Amino acid sequence: MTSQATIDKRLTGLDEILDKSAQLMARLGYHGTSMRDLAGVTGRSLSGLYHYFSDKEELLFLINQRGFTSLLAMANDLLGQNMTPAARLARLIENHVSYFIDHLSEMRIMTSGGMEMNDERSRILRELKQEYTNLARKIVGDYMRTESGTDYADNILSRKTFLLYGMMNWIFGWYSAEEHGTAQQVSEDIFRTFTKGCCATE
Amino acid sequence: MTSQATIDKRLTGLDEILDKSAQLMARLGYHGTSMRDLAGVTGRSLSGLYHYFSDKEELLFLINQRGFTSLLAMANDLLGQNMTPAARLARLIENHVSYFIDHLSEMRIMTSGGMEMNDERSRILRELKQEYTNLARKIVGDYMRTESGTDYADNILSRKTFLLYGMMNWIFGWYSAEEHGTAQQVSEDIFRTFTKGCCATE
DNA sequence: TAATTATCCGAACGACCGTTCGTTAATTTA
DNA sequence: TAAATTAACGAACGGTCGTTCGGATAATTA
Repeated sequence: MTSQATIDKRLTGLDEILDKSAQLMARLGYHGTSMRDLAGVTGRSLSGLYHYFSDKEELLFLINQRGFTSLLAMANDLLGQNMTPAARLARLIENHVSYFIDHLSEMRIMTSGGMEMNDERSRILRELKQEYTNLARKIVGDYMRTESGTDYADNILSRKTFLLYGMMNWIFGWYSAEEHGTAQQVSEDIFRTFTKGCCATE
Repeated sequence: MTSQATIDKRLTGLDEILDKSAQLMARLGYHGTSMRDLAGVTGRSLSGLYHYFSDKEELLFLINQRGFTSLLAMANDLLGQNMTPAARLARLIENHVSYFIDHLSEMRIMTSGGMEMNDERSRILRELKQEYTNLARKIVGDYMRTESGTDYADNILSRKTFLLYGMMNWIFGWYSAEEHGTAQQVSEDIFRTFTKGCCATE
């Protein structure tokens, strides 16, 4: 059972369009990709695309919404399961990295962020990102409290969580499967580095 | 004595143009920023801009070249100085983070990468980045060998270096001075996290 | 089968794009 | 001061942009 609900039921060819559009936009950038380019890669006519979204900006919004909703659902599942804080952190990293590597193009768009949008759309995305960030900070905080026996200030936890996300989100700039291993190997390396430092061999 | 030489001597109003252009491009993206926008923020006429560069793409190139040349010069200085591997790593991080925070807009453009360019231009940038990456991997490698007494494979060192750069380069997404402290504080946090793990209190 | 709805299209719209041109001030050089 | 170079400009260019419109076809429903 996946999320299945974006905002309404139009999903026939939308997913295919979002995938192919994300691939092109990840290379050329949002403004660098024209509606005519998108018509080309999706095998549709220029005007035909407007059946699936009302304007180009909504396409960008939908790509972001779909991705963050998936990430959020995975993180939420994690909080419901019974496991140690360390195991939960490891799983958070593994989920994020695996999703990242499986959806490099979308993630590149999602992490490029800062694109201006319709107020309503950017509000929705901001809330999704905020919620995901809050869950992550909670998981990181639980781990650090358990591990060290002390409480950390909010801004410290916030900074640490950003450092972790930096390691994970920078993947799009360098990752290649044959050179850097599987998602599992990368995830383990990030977990080990974040929790024990770069020289830890476990 | 800084670098001072980019590729030739035209520097009169160029630096000002590069600064202001980078600020706008960091918000709107390269393709999202028009030459007319740039004429506006630089207080010049549209056609007058072409006195400083031959086309829009060269502007992007110059912003990148200037930034990477500065970063590279700092890293090169570091290798010439006599210090422990740990201290050198700490200084590499401090230099990078300080430069990042002082030039958030340029760094945002530089790290957004992947923009297609003229072959010659992209070759020059690729080599600059490569050289900087090599220096960083060397510094990280020296630290890890000294600290652990063992040698690490190249792909391991490469991955670790990318994780470090992830922590540093993700700054543009979250950093605010009043909430996350000075460049020094952020640098120390990154150094400590990378070398000892997130719970290290020094 | 008839009516309705979803899907798709070619052609065109005005706006904006990066770039070029011819020219003129301002500054530097001889 | 005269000549030469640098810095700046308005106007216009062909082209591409996102979007719209009226109509066609395919799929679903009654």
